[in-house]
Amino acid sequence: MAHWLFKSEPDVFGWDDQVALGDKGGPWDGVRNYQARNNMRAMKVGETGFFYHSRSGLEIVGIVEVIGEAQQDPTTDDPRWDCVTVRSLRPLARPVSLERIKATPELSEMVLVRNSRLSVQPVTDAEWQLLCEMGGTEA
DNA sequence: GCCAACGTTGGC
DNA sequence: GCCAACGTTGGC
Repeated sequence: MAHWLFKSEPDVFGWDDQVALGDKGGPWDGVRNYQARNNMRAMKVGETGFFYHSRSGLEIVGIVEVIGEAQQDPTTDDPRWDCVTVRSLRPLARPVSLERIKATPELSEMVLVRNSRLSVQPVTDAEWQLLCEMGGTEA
């Protein structure tokens, strides 16, 4: 199963907001970037991803699960834009900061480091394992 | 708040 | 189809 990373500005929609949606989760809407959209189209129900706080916070704070595959983004009529549905699974015992990620050689190829502007991105199995260890949670 | 990096738009 | 202008993202 593939793994992912979702970015959101905590001032706009943070981990606490995701948790507040409960098990029913909510649409990861508002994405207007083809690469990010294509990543969402590749997602399957049951796959997991990190929840990252961009702009402020700058750390991975939790793990979400994809519970609905890509469908029309409800925030636009433009048929180009899809979104998946995600729910929170669990927080990281210890959030992993971008600073630590950058200081970790094994994580230097992460999209988060290489292309900081992509808001929905893939995470390799190796990266997932290591980040879960660093965050103090099961993979 | 600034600005570099990046993606998109639109005139030619 | 090129590329300059523009808008947005996100680290700092």
